[in-house]
Amino acid sequence: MTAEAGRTFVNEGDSADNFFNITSGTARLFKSLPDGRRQITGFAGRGHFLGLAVSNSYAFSAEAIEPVQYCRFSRIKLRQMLDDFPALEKRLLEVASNELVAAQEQMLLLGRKTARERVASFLLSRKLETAACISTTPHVHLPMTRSDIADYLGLTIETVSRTLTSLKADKLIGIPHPAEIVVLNQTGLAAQAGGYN
Amino acid sequence: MTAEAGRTFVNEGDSADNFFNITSGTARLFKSLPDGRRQITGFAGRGHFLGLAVSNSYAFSAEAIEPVQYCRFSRIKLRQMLDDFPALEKRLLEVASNELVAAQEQMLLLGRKTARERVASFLLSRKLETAACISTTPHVHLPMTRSDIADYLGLTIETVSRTLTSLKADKLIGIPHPAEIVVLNQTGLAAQAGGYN
DNA sequence: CGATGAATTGAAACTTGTCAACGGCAGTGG
DNA sequence: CCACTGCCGTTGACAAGTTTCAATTCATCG
Repeated sequence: MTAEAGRTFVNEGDSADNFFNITSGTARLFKSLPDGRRQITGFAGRGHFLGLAVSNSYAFSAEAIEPVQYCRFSRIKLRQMLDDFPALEKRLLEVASNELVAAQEQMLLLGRKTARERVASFLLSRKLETAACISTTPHVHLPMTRSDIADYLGLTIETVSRTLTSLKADKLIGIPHPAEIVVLNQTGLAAQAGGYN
Repeated sequence: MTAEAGRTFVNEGDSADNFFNITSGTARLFKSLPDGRRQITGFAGRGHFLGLAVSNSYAFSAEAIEPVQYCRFSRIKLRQMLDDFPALEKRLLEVASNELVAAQEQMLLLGRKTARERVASFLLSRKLETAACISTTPHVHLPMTRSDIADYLGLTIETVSRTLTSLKADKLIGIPHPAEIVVLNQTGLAAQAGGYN
């Protein structure tokens, strides 16, 4: 199946009938408050599983940033597969554990890091992810908008923009294009990120 | 096994050799930054599983707030048990999924809610947890200090204290004792919590 | 080339944090 | 039995980081 950019294919609160596996593209996962405030809990790329929710309804929404291709299984089908292939269950547990660790790291970021530390941490984690595909490029590609970054880091667009500008002024990064960041000084950037990453 | 109050029985970064199941008491789970800033990612009570980390080292620390009793299994023993009882794997996946949903809710709180909304949300979720034991009491017991609450909500002790005082002034809660809160107006409190909870 | 939405930049306002003082309660020891 | 001590929680005044509001610039695309 495929979802064009901007398309919401999982809706917070809807009956959790399906289970997804993203095969290409990027999606934002988020929760919303009644007044429209939004918290992006993560970005899901190639290989990401969605819909682990145990309860009857999804706890988050998912929206394509870039065109997303995915496989969709009904919950019933998933149960069948779990019974047929016990290894899958092990794999899912592993995936869930990894996400839990990532979520805890993000809680630390949201609860205790400054704006500068958040943005630096974000760039570094993105760089790691990019490096997994292309070996060691200093380039980081940001498929999401500033608004997405802000909602992921618990900041406003303006603060994200100002912070990037400031990091650029300090020669830690370059910004050839809003969606393209170059890490000029990885060590220096890491020093601004607060933690060890 | 047992851990007296204040005892750290899981240390962030240590080799993740063991797996825990808490049988009584309450522990705080947290991550720290090099300069001492701390984010409590959750409070673990009776029945809680600890140590799901897939990597070789714990991603968080755990410290007893009240005296804690727990069962401890080596990772090897856990693997054995998982092989012998496939149902356990299903259960763990369920547990991990639940924690993931809770973590996402907490990210929303940390990234997008105001201090007042955070404290109100915290009291309500605590009340739910208390209600699970004792039926419908308006009383909420807080075994943790203000410092713990602050580090859980991404605030300072002072802000937590002020906010509680303010909620009391608005007749939404009563504070007979620092560790004992009475919810006087649940609906009103929920309205201050931002979300649906 | 003009239009539209995204990103940047500036100034002012506000929420929360910081620093400091005070009060209360518990445990200790004279 | 009562001062003493230390920790925890509360309160106040002020500072600071981030948000809000507004204007401008920049990219993309028909």
